[in-house]
Order: sequence, then structure tokens, then C-alpha cells
Amino acid sequence: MSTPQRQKPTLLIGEVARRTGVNPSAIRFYEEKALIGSLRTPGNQRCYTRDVIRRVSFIRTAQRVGLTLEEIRTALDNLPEGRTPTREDWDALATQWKPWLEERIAALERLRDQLASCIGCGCLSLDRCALYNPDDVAGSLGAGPRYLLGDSPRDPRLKRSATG
Amino acid sequence: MSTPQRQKPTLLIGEVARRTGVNPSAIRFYEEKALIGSLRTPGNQRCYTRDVIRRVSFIRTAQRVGLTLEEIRTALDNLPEGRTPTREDWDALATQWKPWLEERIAALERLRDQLASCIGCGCLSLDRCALYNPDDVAGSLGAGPRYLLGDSPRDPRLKRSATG
DNA sequence: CTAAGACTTCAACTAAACTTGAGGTCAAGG
DNA sequence: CCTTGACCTCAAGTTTAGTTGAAGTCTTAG
Repeated sequence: MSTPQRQKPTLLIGEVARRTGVNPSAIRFYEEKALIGSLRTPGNQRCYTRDVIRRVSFIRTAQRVGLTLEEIRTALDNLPEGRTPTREDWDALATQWKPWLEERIAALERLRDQLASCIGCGCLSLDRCALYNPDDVAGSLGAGPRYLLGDSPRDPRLKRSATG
Repeated sequence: MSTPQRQKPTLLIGEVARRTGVNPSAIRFYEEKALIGSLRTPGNQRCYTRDVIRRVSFIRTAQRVGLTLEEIRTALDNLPEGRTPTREDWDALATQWKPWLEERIAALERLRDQLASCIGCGCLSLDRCALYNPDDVAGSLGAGPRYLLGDSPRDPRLKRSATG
């Protein structure tokens, strides 16, 4: 026991929590939702390989840009479930998401400009305004990512009313 | 009755719903949450002036850029509750929100670039990476708008764990 | 051995933003 | 008058993303 322990590829949940800044309960929740997996110690405690840090961090990052856990799970399913993902795996994901990010950016820019020009200029008839016609913006915001991440509504709060 | 009805400044809820694309139940919900107000017909049905369309559309737009209803309510409280808002009222709001929008845009751009460079380049040690350290991005994302819209957490899903 | 602290499960709770349903009213056409 | 469709209220349910608490187990230091 005096030699340094080289063989310690596993982390307990508290350690993962500390390193990612994510609550243990959230980590268990992610496992429940099949976003991450875990092995168990003989004493039934979850133990993780170091790459779980990457997965959890990835989850949080993806949430920050507005993806649901379900969508993230779908994306993570493309990563190999057993082994540590290679650079290529991650690279593929980044490439896949880039257009989606750029759509979001473009949508926000359009919105900013429309707030400045349309409202700012006083054109409050709103007949063909971004504020009046949600589809103008929502449409172009939503069209890009769907083929990447499936066709489920991205955010339940923005769900279109069940008119059809 | 053969002359066109000039005097019809009020809409029933179904009409508002149709024109905004927002479900009647959502409109009632917004009223319950004090984001909009309504008058009543003698028969106790909600009736709205045309500017409610603008308000509701504004709510949806603000939601699209990531604000909560509570934050939107706060913003709408700056609009005069009784009268139709003037160009200046809206203009003030647009001006107020512009920096916030630009923060969001900048944050997304940073993220896109980091996904491309940090992951793409294979620097998966993640020690000082955006994916590893949430505060890098979340901090700069959150700093801008707080003084504009109050200091409440912007998105409960991104709430930091209660470590402190 | 025993106490402390980290872990386990499971159920229940929270919060936001709605939707749905039950039971009833209002308004208009035939 | 009667039906139909749009409206009303109020309560309860839904979804997402967790948190909290109870009751018990594991691990480690003294």
C-alpha cells in the first residue's frame, strides 16, 4: 500500500459531483434517464470511469444551449456506450451540432435586429412583424435542428397550440 | 346593422387565441399570472382591446429568447398597465433587452467556437475547457442581464447545485 | 467496535408553464 | 324553445428536471 495507486480508474458519485459541479442526485437522475451508466463496487456503490466527467459536462453544456435531456440522450446514444469516446466521436457530434448552434445564433440576431428596427421604428401595426407572427422566427429557429435531433418539440413551453 | 361596425375595439378570448396562435387556456394562465389583464362583457366573458395581441406576442417572443414568465411580467410591469403602450414604452424595453440578447448571442458564439476548437482539436483533458468548467460560459452568460431583470436564476434547469 | 460520513433506494415534493376535464353559462341560429 | 359552440371557473393532471427526506448500508478512522 506504500506504492501510489495507479489502478484507480473509478470514481464514486461524490467525486464526480465535486468535479463536475453537478449534484449527486442529478447524476443518479441522469443514470435513471439512461444518459450515463455506472458500474458498482462490491458494496453496491456506483463507480465511474473518468470519462463520465466528460459525459456529464457534455450534458450540462448541451442543456445550456437549450437541448432537453431526451435530445441529449439521443445524441449520446451515438457515442459508444461502453468505451471512452474517441476524438472522432466527439468531433462528429460537434460537427453535427454546429449548424444547430448557428441557427440559434442567427435567430437571436434576427430577433435583436427586429426589436431594434420594427419596434424601435414604431411600426406597431405588427401585421408582418416578428412579434406578431411567431412562425417567422420560430420556423427558422426550429427548421434547422430537426433533422439532426429528431422532430420532437424542442421546448414544451413553446409548444404550438393543438389547433390542428 | 348595415353600416360597418367601427366600434369594436374588443376581442373575445378565442379571437385572441386565433390571432396569436396561443391557446385560450394559456391566455387565461397569463392573466392569472398577471401578465395581461382583461375586461368582462355583461355576460362575464373576457374581452380584450387589440393591444393584448401585442402583449401576448411579446410574451411569446420573450419566451423564445429564454426569459421566464416571471421575468417577462416584470418587464411588462414597466409598460403602462392601462393604456396602449406608446412607441417610447416599447422602445425603452427593446433598448433594455438589447444587451441581454447580445450577451446570449455572444455566449452561443463562444460555445460554438469552443465546440469546434476545444473538442475538435482533441484537447480532451478538459482541465480548462468550456465543457469541463461550466462557470466559464455560464458566468459570462448570466452576468449581463441580471442588472436588467433582477437577480433570480434565469433557468431552473441550470441551477447550480447547493454546495455552498 | 463504534461513530461519522458517504453512499444506497424509494417515494414524495418542487417549480414552471401549461393542458385537460367536469360542470355550468352565454349567445346566436332555426 | 332548443341546440350548438364558445365561453366560464376550478381542480387536477402533465412534463421536464431535478431536490429532499426517510430509512438503511458501506467504509474508514479512532
